[in-house]
Amino acid sequence: MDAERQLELIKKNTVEIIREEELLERIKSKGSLKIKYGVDPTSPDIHLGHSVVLRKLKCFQDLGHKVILVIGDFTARVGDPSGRTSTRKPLSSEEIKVNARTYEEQVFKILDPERTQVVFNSRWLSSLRLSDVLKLASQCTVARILERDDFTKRYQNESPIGLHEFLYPLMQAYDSVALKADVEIGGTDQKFNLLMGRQIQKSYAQPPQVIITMPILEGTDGRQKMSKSLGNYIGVTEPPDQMYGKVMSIPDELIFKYFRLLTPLSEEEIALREKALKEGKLHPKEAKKELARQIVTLYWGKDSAEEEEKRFEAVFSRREIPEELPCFFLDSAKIKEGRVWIVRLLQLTGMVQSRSEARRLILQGGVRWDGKKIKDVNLEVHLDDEHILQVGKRKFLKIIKRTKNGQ
RNA sequence: GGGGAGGUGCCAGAGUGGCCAAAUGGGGCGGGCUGUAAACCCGUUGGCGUUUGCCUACGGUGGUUCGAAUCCAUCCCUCCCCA
Repeated sequence: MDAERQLELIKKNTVEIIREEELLERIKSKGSLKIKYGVDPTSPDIHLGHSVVLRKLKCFQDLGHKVILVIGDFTARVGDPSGRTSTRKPLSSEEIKVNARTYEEQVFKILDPERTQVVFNSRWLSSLRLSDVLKLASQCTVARILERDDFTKRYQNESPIGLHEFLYPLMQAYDSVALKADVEIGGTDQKFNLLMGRQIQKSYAQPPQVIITMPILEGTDGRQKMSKSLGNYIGVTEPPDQMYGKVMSIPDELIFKYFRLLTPLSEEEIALREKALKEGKLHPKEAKKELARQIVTLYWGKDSAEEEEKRFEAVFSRREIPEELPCFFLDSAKIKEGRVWIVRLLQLTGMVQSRSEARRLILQGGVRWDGKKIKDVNLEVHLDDEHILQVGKRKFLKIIKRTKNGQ
């Protein structure tokens, strides 16, 4: 494909490309480029937020370029200070290994393994000597580092900043040097780090990498950046029912951002829906259902997506109890004369953390037994064969009595 | 090296001898409204006990006191200013 057409595809949905003409030039002169993407192995689950960048990488792969996935096993000792309000505690090398492996598995839900090289940055960073580090550190001024408002904020809040945290952007930049990256991609929150890579490559007499920033995806809360630690994420390996349900719970304002960044629909198709919604011809719920279907299809296939849609309609639109439920096998030793105290049952099944919580839930009308709301905290429920325990609107559990032989 | 300010529940932050399981806000959870959306409203948010009860908790340890998150001693940690 010619370079101009490639650029057009690459440019779609990006926030910024620095600099576009350099990218064009390099595609023309080199043909196949090395695209670097760094991940931090601190939280091992890839979610839709990461997928925004990963999908762009896939786009590069489809155009014949090569992706280098840098697992920041060494940089994780510091922890990216981007957006942080406190120093991150370092992970053990065991944890990092496990997380890194999970990453490798999960990214291939999106990326093409044939065109992906996975590297660990400890390979070159761990062997640097202090003199090398000094040389690297001398390429950047304190003023420049302090431009980052996450540092400024922390400083103003009088919260501690470790000196080593200043080195994070430099280490990431050095990765680009070690890999001779042509392009580095990341979220807009990574702009500082990405630019640093450019600058440092120049001081090591390399042609500076082109940097591409992608929009940050808000999580299901609609406010904050999708992240595991905030609990507002949708993981790419989550079961289809969870995935579908979570997509349905995003605020309306995000529907089209999600469509653009997470689905294969073309801009024309998306714009069509957006217009219909504005004119009141398309109900936002319907738009969202299509979105959920598209996303689930991507990770679990069309059949699962359709199945989940039916399930969703039944459970949430018609308030029916779903057909297939997770089961809990209750040991018959825990049952006295075929009865169990409801509070105890909630605790045994792990649906609540404590008995107090179970009591609270019942008093607030959040617990149902076989579809009937429980009002009495002291209730002892009958247990023969199967029953359905429900907490809140979404959590169901099938309770099955198990005899001693485990039947 | 010298001087000063602090460490409170998931987070932010009040409280400075009993009325403190600890104000208030955020977040979480449940309910209502709906489109399982957002916004909004109500409730709830340490554990155990079916009421009034007990246990654990305000950085660690020890002490004063009938009684301490609050006072004293000591240790640990953080921040700021000056050098």
